[in-house]
Parts: sequence; structure tokens; C-alpha cells
Amino acid sequence: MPLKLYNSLTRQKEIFKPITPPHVGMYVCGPTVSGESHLGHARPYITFDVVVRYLTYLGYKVRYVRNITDAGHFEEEGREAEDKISKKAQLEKVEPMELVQKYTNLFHWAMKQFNTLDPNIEPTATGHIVEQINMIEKIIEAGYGYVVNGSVYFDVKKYAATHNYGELSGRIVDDLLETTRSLEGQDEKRNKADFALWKSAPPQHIMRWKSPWGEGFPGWHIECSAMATKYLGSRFDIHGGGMDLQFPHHESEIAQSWICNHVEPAKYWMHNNMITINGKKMGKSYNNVIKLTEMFSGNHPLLTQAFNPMTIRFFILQTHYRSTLDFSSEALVAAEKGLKRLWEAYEILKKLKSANIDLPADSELDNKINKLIDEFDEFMNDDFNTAKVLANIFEIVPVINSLKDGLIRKDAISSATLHRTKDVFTIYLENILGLQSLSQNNETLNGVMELLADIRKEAKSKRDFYTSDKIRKQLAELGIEMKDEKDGSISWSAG
RNA sequence: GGUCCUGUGGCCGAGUGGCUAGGCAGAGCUCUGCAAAAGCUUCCACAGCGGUUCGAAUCCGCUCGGGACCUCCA
Repeated sequence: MPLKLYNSLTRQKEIFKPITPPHVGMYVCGPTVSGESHLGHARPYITFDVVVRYLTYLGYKVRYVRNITDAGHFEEEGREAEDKISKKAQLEKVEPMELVQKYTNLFHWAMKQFNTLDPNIEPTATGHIVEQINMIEKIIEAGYGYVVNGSVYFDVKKYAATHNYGELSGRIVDDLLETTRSLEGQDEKRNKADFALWKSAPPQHIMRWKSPWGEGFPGWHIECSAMATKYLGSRFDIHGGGMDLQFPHHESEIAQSWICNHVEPAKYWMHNNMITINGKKMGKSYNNVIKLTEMFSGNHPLLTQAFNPMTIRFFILQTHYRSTLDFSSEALVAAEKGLKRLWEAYEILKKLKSANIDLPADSELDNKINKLIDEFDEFMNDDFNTAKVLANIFEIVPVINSLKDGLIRKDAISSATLHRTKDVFTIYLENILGLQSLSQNNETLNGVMELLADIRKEAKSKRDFYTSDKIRKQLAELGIEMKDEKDGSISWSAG
């Protein structure tokens, strides 16, 4: 069964066929680093991280390009339109690149917490001003861009005469042209549907570059077209991003690229859905964002506790990427508990010893496990259905726990099945889903815990429950849970 | 107003027309020095009204509700 993915361009699931196998080029719209990343931002990067991981698992050589938008459409908050403050204030003012650097670093840090793989190329908009200007010049030469007062606009009406503007987002150009909304700067445009390729910089803009049309900054859509073309070519396999970018951002990217490269830029467009909070999209404009740093610290009125980045990753993967995901502290607590149980079972599985038998005593169970595992790939091949993979994994969890506790005989399943389960769990949980333990391993701590477990065991054997309970109780106060296992051993988990 | 998506049990969510995903929470039981964990069992669904069909959560229509985009947005 081949990999199928939902292509926003055709609005259906299609069999994935790379343009030049085994290579796959994928471009994902990265963050605008004018502020701190919030929970909503976590979704696309985790979603497409799994896409990269799965494509790699299938044997493809992926070039993953994810940009950093560090130029153009943002202003420093609260800055006066004019430099009234004396020139000596240079150092007191926030330097634009300082701001951008700060939030880029923070973003990278958060992505590390989520255990996402680094993109192969992470180009910045500011680093590609030349490429963007070149592209705009091409568009002007082709007759699809026009200059007004130092700004350059893309002529959508003209483009739509020969191309399908709206093919990705389902817009009808005539409707766009008749839109009744009146927005700032519309007077410069020939038509309301036109979008900026280059904007002349008003004084309050803290980032500005020289261009053939005067000082300004690039329009929002051109950077992705320019950088995707540069690193992936005129035509590449997958373009990803949030659903909210479908229009106008991605639609406009397509238009720009068509004019410059005369070809449909991406073969497959993938869009992840939004994270909502009380049913509403989490976003700047709704004033309902929870920053990632707040998620990790629990320092937010809507959070009842701090959340481990892995809990968030797991929470996101429990839903299909094209569905909205409604956030609540309660839902995250549930995810945390689920992941904990899942991971403990995985740790147990790794230590399970095979009964060294070829023929399982319980062939029904053996078959069931193999069937559940067979489905992992099927589910992933069906548009990356991580939710169903996790559901199957959870169906195997009780079997693992029962094997450990002797509730299911060791010889119930064959050695081959046990080994396969171990291998596939590692591949899926760690390599594909990119999950990690909620608690970190620490050699010293492990040693100390082993010692404490020994002392507790001794105390128990002497029925010195005062001592044994004291150890367990005081560890609990430190956030470490100690548990007696059925086989007499003692396990523990921090977290 | 236009375009599109969506409505599943206490909560989060998966669902290809027939075989009632899964997680968390609740209840009962087993295990246990106690505790926790674990295991087993169990309760609680498919917004409403019609239609198609032998059969619909799944297809169609209408009604009601929610949301996204059309403006910066992951």
C-alpha cells in the first residue's frame, strides 16, 4: 500500500510520487520571529517533523527547508513614527537584528524541546533580499508587477486572465476583485486583490533595504517563493504550512512562481489545521495565545500545571493533522497520563525476555499483535494518521504489562513476534513519532535510586515498614514515584 | 456578505455504509503489609428532522449550532 496524502491543491488524497526519487524536496513556512512562539506554532512544526521522519523511514532522501521570516512585515511595538529621540539613543533602542535573534533563538530552543529534527536548510528572509529583488524584477519584466510610489504590486487581475488564481484556496477572482472591504494602502493598488511584492518603508519601519524602487522591505509572500526556488528548484514535491496561510500567502506564492518559473511550484500542498481554545483559533488577533515558555512553566491562568514538551507533542499526534485540536488544561493532563503509561510499557517491553519459542501458545493473541503492528504503516500511509497508530499501540500496552506481571504466559507469543514488537515500537515511538521519555535519564540518580530500592527491599523483607514507607513517602515529596512490582522488584519514575 | 470546513459519550479525539477506535475521567473486581501501578469487567455517543438503502455516525436534503479564510496569522 503506497503512501497517500491529502493534496490541498486537488482537494483529495493522492498517491505520493516524488518528482525525482529517491529525493524529496519539502518546503514548510517557518515562523515570523517578531515575537515568542505560542502553542499554535507547535503544531505545523511537529506535524511536518513527523512527515520528514516518515518519508525518511520509507527510504526517501528528504531535503527539508523551513524559513525564518525575520524581515518585512513587522514593527517594533510602541515606537514613534519619527526619530524624535536623539541620535545618541542608538544603543538604547532595540536593534532590529537583536530582536530577531532573540526570538529565533527562543524558537530553536522550543523546537529542541519538542525533539523536532533540524531542517536541512533554514534560510532567512533577510539573507535573501537579493534573490527576492531579482524575482520581483522578473515579475515586473514579465508585465505582472507595477511600481507605485516606491512599492511594487502584483497584478492579480492580469495574472488571472491566463492562470488560475484561486486554484489552491478555492477563491473566485471576480469575488476577490469585488470585495467590499476597504483596507489601508488599497488606493495604490490597481485592484483590491493585488498584493505587495515590495513595500516602500515608512519611517516607523525598523527594517529597510535599498532596492531599485527605493528603500523598503519585501512583501510577505515573495520570500517563500524566492527561497523555495533557490533551494528546491522551480518545481518541488511538498509545500507545507498552516491552513491559515492557504490564502492569500500560498495562493500568491503560486502566482509569483508561475510568472518567474512557468511551472506549478509544488506538486503537493499540505496544510495542518489549527489549535483552538474554547473552540476558537489560538492566534494573536484573538488575544488567546499561550506561549510555549508558559506551557513549559505552567505560568498561565488557563494552565493548572506545567507541561512537558513531550506531552504537547503527544497531544498533537493523538489527533489527525487536518482536524482542529481543542486545547484545554484538562485535555493535556489526560495526554500526559496516557503518554506516561505508554512510555512505561515501552520501557518494560524493551526488557522483556523472549521465551525462545517459535510456536506461540496463544496463536490468536500472537496474530492479533502482528495485525496491529501491520497496520502502523497502513495508517501512516493513509495521510499520516498518527492518531490511529497510537490507538493500536495502546491496544498492545495491556499485553506488555500482562506479560511482565505473568498474567499472560511468556510463551503465549512467539520470539519473533516479541522481537518484532520491540523493533517496531522503537522505530515508531522514537524515530517516526519522535517521542521521548517524560523524565530524563541521569546516571548518578539511577545509582542512588538503585541503592534506595535495595534498602527498601531489605527493610520490607524484615517487615520494617516504617523504613520502607519512609523511603517511598519522602521520595514522593521529591516527585519520584517508587512502586513495588508483582515479581518483587522495585521500580521508580521521576517526573 | 462571499468561499469553505465542522457538530461523536463527562473531557480530548479516530472513524473506510454493516464487525459499536484509542486516551483521560467514573464504577466494580483482582493483585497487595500499605500505597501506587497494573490487569479484568463495566457505564456514558454519534446535533435535530426527513430521505436513499436490506442496513447510516458514515451518503443526500433541510433546520439549528460551532469554526476557518476573505486583514497580520502556524
